[in-house]
Amino acid sequence: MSAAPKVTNRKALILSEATHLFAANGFNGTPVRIIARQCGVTEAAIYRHYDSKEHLYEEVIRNKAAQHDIDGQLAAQGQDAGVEEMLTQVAEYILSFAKTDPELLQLMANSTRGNDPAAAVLFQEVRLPFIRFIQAELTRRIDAGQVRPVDPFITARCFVGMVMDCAMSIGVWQMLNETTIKSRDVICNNMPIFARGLEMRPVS
Amino acid sequence: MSAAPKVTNRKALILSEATHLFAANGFNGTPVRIIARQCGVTEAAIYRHYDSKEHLYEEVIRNKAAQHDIDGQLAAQGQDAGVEEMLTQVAEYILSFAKTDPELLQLMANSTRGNDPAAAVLFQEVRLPFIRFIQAELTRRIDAGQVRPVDPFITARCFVGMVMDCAMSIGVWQMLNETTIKSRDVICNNMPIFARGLEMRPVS
DNA sequence: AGCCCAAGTCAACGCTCACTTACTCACGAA
DNA sequence: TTCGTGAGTAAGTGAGCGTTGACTTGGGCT
Repeated sequence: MSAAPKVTNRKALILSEATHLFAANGFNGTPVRIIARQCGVTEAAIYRHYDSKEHLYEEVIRNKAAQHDIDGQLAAQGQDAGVEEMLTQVAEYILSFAKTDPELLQLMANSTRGNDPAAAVLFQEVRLPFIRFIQAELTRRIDAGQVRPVDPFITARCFVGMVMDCAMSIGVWQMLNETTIKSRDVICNNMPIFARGLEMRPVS
Repeated sequence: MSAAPKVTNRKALILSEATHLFAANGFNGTPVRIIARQCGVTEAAIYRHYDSKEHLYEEVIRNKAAQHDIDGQLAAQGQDAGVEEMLTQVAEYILSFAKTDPELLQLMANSTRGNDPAAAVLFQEVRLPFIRFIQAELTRRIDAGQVRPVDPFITARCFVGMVMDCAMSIGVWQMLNETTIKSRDVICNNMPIFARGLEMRPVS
C-alpha cells in the first residue's frame, strides 16, 4: 500500500524478474511494463534503479555471468586427469547448466547474433573460460606427448561449440517431437570419440 | 510515378528484401515500414501480397530453405568414401554457406530459441537433412565393421551442431577481436580427430 | 520536532508498431 | 467502349513502446 513498504532490496527483485523474462522472451520480447507488473511496481520505479532498458539488460547478463565462478570451478579439477576425463568434466559442467541454470543457456541462445551488445559479454565471460581452459590443458598434454599435435584453440572452440549447441538447442528439438537426448548419453557417446581422436596412442 | 508502373514480380522483390532485412536484424528488429521503404512501396502494398508480417517471415524462411537441395547435394556424394572424407564433405558443405548464403546462417542463428515458430522449419529443412545423412552413413559403416559401435544419431547431431555453431558464431567472434578462424583450418584440424575417434582401426 | 532523500506513485509524452480504409489507375477481356 | 480487377497509394487507426516529470510517502539523521 504505502510507497516504501519495506527496505527489502527492490533492485535485486527487479534484476531477478527481468532475468526470468529476458531469458524466456528475449530483449525485444520483454516490455518494461511486464517486468514492472511482475515486480508489483510501476515502470517508473524501474527507471529509478536502472537508467534504461538496455542498461537493465546488460546488468542482467553481467550478473548472470558473475553468478558462476567458471574459472575457479575449472581450476579445481585434477591436473593429472586423462584427456577423456578432462573433456568429460568440462562437458558435464556445461550440460549441467541445463538443470542448474537454464536461464543462462536461454540468454546465450538469444545472443548468438552479433547485433546484441550483451552477446559479447556472454561469450567473454562464459564461453571463453571453457575454451581457454581446454586450450591450456591440450597444450600441456601436446607438449608432454600425450596428445597429437592438433591446434589447441580450434579444437577447444569447436568442442565447446558442440557442447553449447547441444545444451542450447534442446528446446527446439523437443518442440519437433524428436527424441530427447540425455546429457549422460551425449557424454558417454562423444567423449570417447574425441579422446580417441586426440590421444597419441589408441585406447584399448 | 504511376500506381502500377511495371508488372515485374513485386512479390518476389518484397520477399528478397525482407530476407535481407530479417537476416540482418531479426524478426522483431525489422519493421514492415522498413521493408516497404527498401522496396520503394508502401506498407499497404506488402499487405496486398502477404497476410501478415509473420506470414511474410515464414515465407522468407521456407523460401530460403527451399533454395538449397540439401538432400540431393548430399546424396550425390560417393558411397565408398572413408569416414573422414564423408565428414569432411558434409562440414565443407555447411561451412560453405558462410560464403554462398550467409543469410541462411544468420536466420538460423536468430532462430535458435524455441519461441520462434519458424525455427522449427529451419531445423527440419536444414539441420535434419545433414543429421539424417550422417546418421545413415554411420549406421552403414558400423554394420560393415568400419566404425566403432557409437550411437549414430547422437554422434550426427553433435557433429552437425559443432559445425553449425562454428559457422554461425563467426560474427560474434570477430566482434570480440579474436583471431578469425578459416573454414579450411577447422576442417583440417577437426575432421581427423573425429574420424580417428570413430574408425575401427587407428589411422597410422 | 523538523527535514532530507530514497523509493515510490500517477499520468502523461512522443514515437513506432502492425495493420486498415478509401480511393486511384493501368489494362485486358467482353 | 465499357468495365472489372489486380496492384498500387495516401492517410490514417488504436495499441503498445520506452521514457519522463511532478508529486507523495515514510524512515533515518540532526
